[in-house]
This record gives sequence, structure tokens and C-alpha cells, in this order.
Amino acid sequence: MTSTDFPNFKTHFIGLFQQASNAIRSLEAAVVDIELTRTKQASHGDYSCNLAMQLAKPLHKSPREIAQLLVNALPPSPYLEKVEVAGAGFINLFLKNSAKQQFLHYILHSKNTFGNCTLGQGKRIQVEFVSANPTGPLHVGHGRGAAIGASLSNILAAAGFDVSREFYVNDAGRQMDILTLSTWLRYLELNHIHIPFPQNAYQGEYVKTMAQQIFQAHAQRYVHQPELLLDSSPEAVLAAEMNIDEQLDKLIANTKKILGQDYAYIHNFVLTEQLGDCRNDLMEFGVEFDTWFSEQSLFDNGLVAHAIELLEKKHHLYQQDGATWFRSTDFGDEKDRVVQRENGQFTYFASDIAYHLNKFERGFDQVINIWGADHHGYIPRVKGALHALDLDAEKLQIALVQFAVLYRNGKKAPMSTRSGEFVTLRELRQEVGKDAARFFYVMRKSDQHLDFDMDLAKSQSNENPVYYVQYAHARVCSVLTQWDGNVDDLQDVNADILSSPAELALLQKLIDFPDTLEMAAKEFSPHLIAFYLRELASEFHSYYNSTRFLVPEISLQHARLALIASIRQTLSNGLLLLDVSAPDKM
RNA sequence: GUGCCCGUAGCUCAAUCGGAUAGAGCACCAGCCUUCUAAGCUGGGGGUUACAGGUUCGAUUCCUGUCGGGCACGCCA
Repeated sequence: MTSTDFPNFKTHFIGLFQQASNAIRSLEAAVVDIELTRTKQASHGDYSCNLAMQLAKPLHKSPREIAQLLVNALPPSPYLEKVEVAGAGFINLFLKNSAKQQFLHYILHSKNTFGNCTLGQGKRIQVEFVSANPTGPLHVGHGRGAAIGASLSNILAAAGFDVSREFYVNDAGRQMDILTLSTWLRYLELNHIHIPFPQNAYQGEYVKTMAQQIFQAHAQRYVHQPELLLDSSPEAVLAAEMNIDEQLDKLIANTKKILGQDYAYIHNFVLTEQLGDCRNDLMEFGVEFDTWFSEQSLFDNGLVAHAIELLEKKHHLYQQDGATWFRSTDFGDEKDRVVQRENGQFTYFASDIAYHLNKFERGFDQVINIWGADHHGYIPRVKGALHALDLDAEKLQIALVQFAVLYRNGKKAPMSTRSGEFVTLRELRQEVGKDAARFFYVMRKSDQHLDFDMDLAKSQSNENPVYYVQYAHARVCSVLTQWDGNVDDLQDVNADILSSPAELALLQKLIDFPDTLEMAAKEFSPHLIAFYLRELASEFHSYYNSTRFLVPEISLQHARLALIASIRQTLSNGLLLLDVSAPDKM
């Protein structure tokens, strides 16, 4: 065994149990997949297997009896100190101290690849996240999706997937038209033309800023004939009887008519402006994308029409009330869905079908969508469309992220979007910092509601878990700096001396890191990394306070330094997965 | 009204997809710096896992019901 080629204990032991159960003829039929879990108590050893209890029922034998059979048939392992049958029929495995100690060599040789695994086998996986409408600044709700998506992408990459990060740009819809209208109205105001600003248009200050930019660059170039906006057409006369959304659509239609070719200029300007802002915001948040995929391009390239044609050919469409419907009820949806409206316009769902078809055609082995929980009702129709197109809908996995509720000064902060009254992601970053925000966002399971406490996240004290972890890293750095040696010289140090309970527990904790990462990748659960880091930091801080590292005895000193250097490496690797910095000093 | 998610310490949340005595942080109380960073450590009190049944060797986890909360139910995106 070379120090750079260390086994994963868990999979190694599962293999042993596999062999053992294969060797026992009476078990053959019953054996399912073998699970190995880490124990919570030291008296139960390091790993525990419940296979015997699972087999008890089908075999009509007592669990302890089966457990003993398995233990007897278990091949020898150089890493095992002892094996015990305990409790109702658990098989407990005790690792040799030497196995734990030598693991340090593996960590110090692996360096920044420690924890990585080959779970993904190079498979191409796409993660689509954020995908916010480019109609205004990102708010704290988007921040959660961004943090989880980015961290998950990093985790999947470390787990051996070929990850592609994608942002779907909704640049084709009505929301963009509303933003265009809103900006033009503000621009007219700058030209002293005051038209009542609709309450359901975009109220935010950033709209005025964009209008200002257009005004400064082009003065009155885009004023045209605003009086036509509220023309005396029959529709306008009936305005009082239109609801506010119909009024808005009327204003948009008139604006397009008035501006003609110039509408596209303004539309494009606001889109570019918002997208650039969004990209910049996310970059400063540590989130970057490989692809920004335009919804409009699906229309321009005829992919939407193509996708609908395909559905038509496969007889999944029908006409009713002048519209074209997709029979999604055939695939478990609760009602059929319109793909093409009476007026000939495709719906958002239609472009989404084309988008997902396109994702599949790009040849990804797996596609993950990270969606806000409010989209859960949307899943059956998208999966249904994939089924209808004879695609393997299993390749698409949707990870729902629950809303974040922001608390400020102990009170719930408002988050309404149209009104412009919301806390932006940028403000959050400025108030609490990137690291604290990123860590806080992934401190919860993503499918749980999140209470984001600004005051807690902001406090530079032990209340904020991110500093606790970073502090552990900085402390190790400080010790190693004072030692003034080369960490690489510790790679093959004799670690046998590390035999105190605290040291062995720390070693086991380090051994857990690759398993934690693999689990986080399998379950799409970045929060596991955050929890792991806090636990590791906790054990380190405790060790730090109880033990001196820079002791006179060189062999002991080097062994302990190797241990804390390994801890530092693991903390650093883990923090990197979350795009949180690992500072040398604090 | 229908569907999905959720309910765990005073608060915010875990619990390796059914495992052994349900764990952390915050808050509260009592201690620890002339020695590697006190943004730290040590100890303490805190629970009928919303409630009532059921399934089995074993339930916070699975099933049913009740109560309470969130979200979704457009020819919006």
C-alpha cells in the first residue's frame, strides 16, 4: 500500500461483507444492498452494519445468529482491530489505530484533492440555477438558490462529475416588456413628459437609473409621440373597465407601436444592463456560470416551433377554444396545458419544453434544475413533456429550494418584488460579507424553510458559524508559521504517537470527510459540508486548548503538526467547496 | 376546496434516506488567558420529536386521522 493510494474504509468493509454473505449459501437469496454507518458511540466501534437484522425476517433466524455467521465468514482485513456482535444484532467494526494514523499520509499527499472521489465517473451533469428574470436586482431569495447551486456544483465536480453550470435567461417574456415600458416611462419623465406610472410596473430606483443613462446618452432621441400612448382608441376609452394587467398590456402594445424599431433598442438596453448587473453581482458572490442560455434564442432558432411539432407528430396535442393544448394528463399532470395561445403566441411552458429538449440534445447524462419551492406544481408537466418526447425523464432531477425569510432587527423584512421594497443580495453581501452569507445559506437543508437572521450573520462573534470554522483554519496557520518548517516534510511522518482519545477521534473525523462529500453529492445536500466543517472545527478547537503542538520532543511535535496540517487541509478543501475563503489570520 | 412540503430543547436547526442513550449552535448559569490567536475551551440545566392510533426486533423517519404553518393551483413568466 502506498501512502497516496489509501482505501475508502467504508467501501472496503462493504466489500468484505459482500464476500462474507456470498460465502454463506443460506444467505444468497436474501441479501440486498449492504449499508455501513458510522457509529455515534465509541463503545460501538467505528462502523456498524445492520445487515443481520435486515436478513432476520426473510431467513426466519435470529439476527444475532446471522450476525455471528457473517462475522465468522468475514475475510481478514489489515485495518480491523476487532469485530463485535452487539445489541439486537449489530456488527460493530473497530478500526486499528495504525489505520487511522496512516490516513494522515494520504491527506498530506492528496492536498487539495483530498476528499474527491470518482462517484461521477466523468459523467456530464448540468446544473441550472438562479435563472432569475433579468428585470431587477437579485434579492436574498435568489441568493439561496445561488449559494446552493454553486456549492452543489462544486461538490459534484469534486465527486467526479463533469459539471456545467447554467443560467436560463428569461429574456423573451412579458416581464421584459414591462421593464422596457417602465424604463421608457421614466425616460419620458426626464423629458418632462409625465404619464401616470402604473402601480404594477417596476417601481424600483434602478429603473430610473437606466432611464437616466438613456437620457444622458441620447437626450430626446426616444421620445417620439408619447401622447399616442394614451390614445383615444376604443380600447383606451374602455380603460376604466380593464383590469390593471390588461391596461399594462395595452400600454406595452402602444409603446411598441409608437417606438417601432426603437423599441428593440430600449428592450435590449435594459436587458443587457440587468444581465450585466446580475452577472457582476453573482461573480462577487463567488458564483459563476459556464453558459447563459437565452430563452429568446429558442424562438429565433425555431426550436420552440420544432418542439411543438414533435409533440404534434407524436399525437400529444389537441385544439380547443382556438388554443393548442398538450395532453399532460396522460403523464400524471392534474390538467392539460396550453402550449400555443389563441393569438398564436407560444406560452412560457412551450419554450420550456424546447429548452429541456435542447438540454437533452446537448447530451448531458444528468440534468439538475434548482427551482424555488413555488415551482413544485410545475414539475409534472415538464417531466410529462419529456416522457411525451420519448426522453428519459429520470435524467432530469429537480431540487426544490424553499424560500428564505429574512429577519432584520428581530423582525421579518419585506420582500415584495414589484414594489421595489426588498433586500437585495448586494445589500446582504455588503452588510454581512460574502463568506458569512454563503455559509449561512447552506447551513440548512435546502428543502427546509430558512430563516435568515441578518443580525446573526453580521455579528463578528462566535454566534456566526463561519468565523468559527475560519478561525480554526487561521489558528493552524499561525502555529505552522511559528514552527517555521516545511509542511511537505510532514507527509510521511511517524504518526503512531497520536493515540490519545482526542487525537484518534480527530483522525476518524478526517477519515469521514470523503464519505461526507460523497453523501453530499448523492443527496444534493451542501449543508452536510457546512455541518461537517463546524464539527471538525469544534474538535480542533477543543484539541488546541488541551494540547500543545510545539513541544520540545521532535517526533511528537511533528506527528501533532502533521495532524493539524491535515485538519487545515480538510478545512480548506471544505470551505473551497462552499466558496468561502480560508484565511491565514483573523 | 384540492395537491405538495413541513411541525424536533426557550430560539435557529441536525439526526448518514427504519437503527443502539434524539444531537449542535444561540440564549442562560459556573469556571479557564505570564506558554502555539479567548472570534477559543471546560462543566451545567434544559425533550412524551404537534396530537392520537397503526405497521415491526426497533419509528423523529413509513401508513391513517386530527390540529397548526408554508407553497401551488392562469391561454402569467
